Amino acid sequence: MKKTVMLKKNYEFRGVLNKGTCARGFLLDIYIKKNNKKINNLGIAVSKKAGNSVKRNKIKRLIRENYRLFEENLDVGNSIIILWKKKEDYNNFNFYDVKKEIFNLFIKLKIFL
RNA sequence: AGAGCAUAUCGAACAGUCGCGUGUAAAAUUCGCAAGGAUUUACAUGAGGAAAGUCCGGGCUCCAUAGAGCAAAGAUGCUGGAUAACGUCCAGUGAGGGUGACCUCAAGGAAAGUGCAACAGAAAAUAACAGCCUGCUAAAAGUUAGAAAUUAGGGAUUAGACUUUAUUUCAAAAUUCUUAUAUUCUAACCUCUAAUUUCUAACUUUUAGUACGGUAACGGUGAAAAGGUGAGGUAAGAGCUUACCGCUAGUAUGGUGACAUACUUAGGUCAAUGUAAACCCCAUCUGGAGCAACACCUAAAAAGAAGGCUAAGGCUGCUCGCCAUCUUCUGAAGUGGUGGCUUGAGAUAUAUAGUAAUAUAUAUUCUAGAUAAAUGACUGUUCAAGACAGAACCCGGCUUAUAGAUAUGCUCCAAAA
RNA sequence: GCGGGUAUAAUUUAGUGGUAGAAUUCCAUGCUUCCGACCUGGUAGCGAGGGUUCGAUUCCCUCUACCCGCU
Repeated sequence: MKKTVMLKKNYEFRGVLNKGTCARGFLLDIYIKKNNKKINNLGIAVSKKAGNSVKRNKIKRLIRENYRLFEENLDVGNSIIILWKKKEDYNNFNFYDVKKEIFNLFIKLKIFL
């Protein structure tokens, strides 16, 4: 099992967000663009208005954990960015809500094998 | 039992499965021009009391080695101690608050100087004004006393008048005459009373002026009005005097000291309000920037052009001293890597010294180090049902947020004995 | 992470120890056949909490929100 490679730089994010396709849900937005590698890249962004650093960290961890669970079933060669919507409060949702949301959005984008 | 106060500690726990960062070890594979990195396995380890705010202090790095003097700017401000240092801590003093345990306080100087004090109020400060009092001058009024004059009234005396009045007597009546008394009138003089006027003297009151007169209680406003109360005193007043209280200074005693206590010690010049978190004065202290500092590696982390060289730069001004080439413009990068990075004013325990903060000694121990940034998810059990909240160079504090839990000591109230 | 700054009416902005001013907006009235423009009048405010002071928008402290910079 390979480690997930994260998107880091600003230009990478900009490329995906401008030119990729997107799917929008209640909690999350997911952007996807094809890269010419054999790996999937993941980027997560949570705005500062979602809460303090504890809440933001927890949201990131939830998303990362869910992505990890889905990763083996995904098509290869995409860079994926998951955005947390600003206004949603973390306390109203738990792990399973996020899981459902991500599952639905991935089906929309048709990246399952 | 209830309501509190202070100090200290903890701040979810346990088990299983999957996953993440770092370190060590092992083997290979792989990416990159390179420096270096990535992947897999095993073991170990992995976030707080505030990690937060960035409010102080220090280490560390660079700026010259961080220097000297004056100024400027800034900070602190009861005393003693602790500390590497501090605006922190401990122990005290004083002031204020609380029934109390206890809590709070940027708590030097207003007699070095400047400023400000709205409205109201006479006045917001060397005082003036109104008022009160005194003296003098002028005017007015009143009272008292005296003198004079006038008028009125009463009384006494003297003189005169009445025949026109009345009464009485006589008489038949009338008339006339006479006498007496009283009354009335007039005049003079004396006396008394009252009123008025004038003059003089004294006193009182009022008004005006005046004295650089005395006074600062009264002026009721204001946040604030010049020690307070009683008695005396005075032309009026006032610490003017006195008693008590307060205040200041001195002396003595105690304390390292802030300060406290005592005094049949002195002081009424006890006149000079508040504000210094207004400027300021005094004392003490402070060079600047910050790990995105800075150093190194790689072909590179840039460079190029122009100008100046005893004038410019090095946080501000001046003087000295030191260093070094410096300044300006254009352009590029901001898509590389490693170190700095965790053994430190460390942590725990015990002993000793000290009221304590803390210090010393001994023993044990190594306990995150990331770089888009690691602690999560699921299942089960327990209870108080999980608050505030995430290291980013490191320490000492402060401040702010915080569900609750535990321990120790103490206070108030109630009840019982 | 480190450093710096700002907060005044719905908006833009003066102001300063003595109770806050202007413009635009909004509301009402007038003018007009009606609207607009214009005239007259009015409403609405010192980010929050403490302290100093007789009295803070102003001075001091703490917090909150927002903005800017970093080779």
